[in-house]
Amino acid sequence: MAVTLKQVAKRAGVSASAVSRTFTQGASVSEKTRKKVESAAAEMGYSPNFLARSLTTRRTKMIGLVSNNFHNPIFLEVFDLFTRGLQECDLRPLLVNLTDQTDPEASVKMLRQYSVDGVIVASSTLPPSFAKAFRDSNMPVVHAFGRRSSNPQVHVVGIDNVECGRIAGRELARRGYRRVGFLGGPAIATSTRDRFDGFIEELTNHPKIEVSHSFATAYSFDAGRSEMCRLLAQMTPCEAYFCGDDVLSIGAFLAISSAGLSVPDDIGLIGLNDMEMAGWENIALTTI
Amino acid sequence: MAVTLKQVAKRAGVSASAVSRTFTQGASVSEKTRKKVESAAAEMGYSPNFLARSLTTRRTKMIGLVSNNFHNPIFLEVFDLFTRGLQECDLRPLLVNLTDQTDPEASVKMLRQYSVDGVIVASSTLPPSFAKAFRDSNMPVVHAFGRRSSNPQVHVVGIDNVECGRIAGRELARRGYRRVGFLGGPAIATSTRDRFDGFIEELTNHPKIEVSHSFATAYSFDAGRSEMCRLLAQMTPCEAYFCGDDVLSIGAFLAISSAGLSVPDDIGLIGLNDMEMAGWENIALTTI
DNA sequence: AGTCTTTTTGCAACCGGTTGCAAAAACTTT
DNA sequence: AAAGTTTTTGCAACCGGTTGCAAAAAGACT
Repeated sequence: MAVTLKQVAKRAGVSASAVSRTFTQGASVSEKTRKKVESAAAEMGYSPNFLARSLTTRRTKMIGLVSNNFHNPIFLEVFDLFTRGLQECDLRPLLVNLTDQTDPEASVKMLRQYSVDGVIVASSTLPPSFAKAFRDSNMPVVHAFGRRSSNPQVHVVGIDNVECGRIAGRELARRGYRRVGFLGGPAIATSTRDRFDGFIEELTNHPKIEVSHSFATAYSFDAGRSEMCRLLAQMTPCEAYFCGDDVLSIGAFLAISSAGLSVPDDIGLIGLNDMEMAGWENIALTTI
Repeated sequence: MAVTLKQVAKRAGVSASAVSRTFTQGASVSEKTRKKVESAAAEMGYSPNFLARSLTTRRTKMIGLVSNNFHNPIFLEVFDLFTRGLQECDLRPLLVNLTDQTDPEASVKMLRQYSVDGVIVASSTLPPSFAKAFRDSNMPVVHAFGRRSSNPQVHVVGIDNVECGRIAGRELARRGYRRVGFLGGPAIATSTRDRFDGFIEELTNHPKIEVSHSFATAYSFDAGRSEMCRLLAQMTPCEAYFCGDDVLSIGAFLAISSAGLSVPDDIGLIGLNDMEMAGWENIALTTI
């Protein structure tokens, strides 16, 4: 159906190699034949088939983008940024939606069958072993939002969650709160654990401050909202909370304001991620 | 690097065709050789290369998923649903982020080069001609959230925007509002136009009702919020608004409540899309 | 004009599979 | 056991490109 290299070659009166070469960076073609080929190609609307090409070059320019975070709105920003970044490098994201399928095996196999050049695992709730499975199958991997692990083979990019916890702890202490809480994401997520650890670590320097903690069931507005509702219904809610991320903190914010209380006058909140929404004037959360 | 069909063939002591056939649905292979091949393949960890296969079968099982809506949170739900739906059909989404690049040409070319089996254009702000460009290049296309057009070649799936507008108009009239407004998305978006048209059409049946309209700059929380702020600052805000979609209505909701007013006591709001967030108890918007 | 370099070109093999076709093997019949 | 049928098999060509290599063409230098 589509125009092939051979047809162009015939039309331009040159060999197939000549056509191939005009479409390959830095190949040796004279100006004269290049012109011939280019005009023939233009007339016929030819452009090389990437998949056929990939067979010999062993580069597909496709990157597997694997994620299980299709309910955390921050990830729309993440997908936007990632896909744009990839496109700028002339790479194409092949999206894989994990949907609570925690076994990497199927995804690994599939992405191998499509010969992707690399994989981005974008998730803070998957263990390092998940990303490692791709590496074990010889694909370059970046684990975005993952935890730095002892395994040197997987690149991890993300924030220093432990340090974030420390910063939050320090800031709440500085502002003079005496009873603070950690409102984390799912307790299994490495990001939650690390932020929690940093938070606790910092606050041991301030023995007078009373610290409690609880975990939301997911990183989502609604989980943050309902967890905060639960906390507010308790006898002694804290004076301020460090929320595991901005989505939770916005959920918590809504819970607090619809309980007739004010942030930050009645209850302090500190979020994390600096998502777009946190910056709006009528929310204006403190965020890291 | 990866194991190839030939290596498996040699190991199993059969021809390449035999191996190929055991991995092709409904091909003729005896039980005996199938077993031999399967065990050899398992030992070597072989699985067929989809791209090489696609060269002859002319099916890549990849679907271009093209969108420019990376700021409207409803689209995270959309991406979730779409990718899952595709995966259930054993198809892979190749994601294309348009980023205010309104010319289809580059995307068409790129997706042709990757030989996708089809394209989904997921956007209500792109014109029918955009989707048509793919069709003109011989790819099956579905335009999700697009406007039904006279062009029969492009499948359009989505809601009946005009009817939505009518419903909203009817409902506001039924509730007895006398001054109502349309708070739409970007004025160029077909979805906005259609909803607006339906809304106006319905309200001409109620000549006593005063109707005004304005458009937000985008389908986003913030656009809804700031547009509503602007409206509230005017001398005579309406008694109720039909918002172009839930994202706008939630933005508007925030603007109204942080102005110290209440929904629906002071100002009525009606949204559209039934997004997850609209259902939370402390928002509880009326939505279509 | 003749020799030596450098550049451009086409041939042919290959990337990893699929598939039409005819021969081989396995069953059925008589 | 021979003949007829059906199933299974391997050969070889092909999908749409790339690339090493040696030959051809072009340019540089005496």
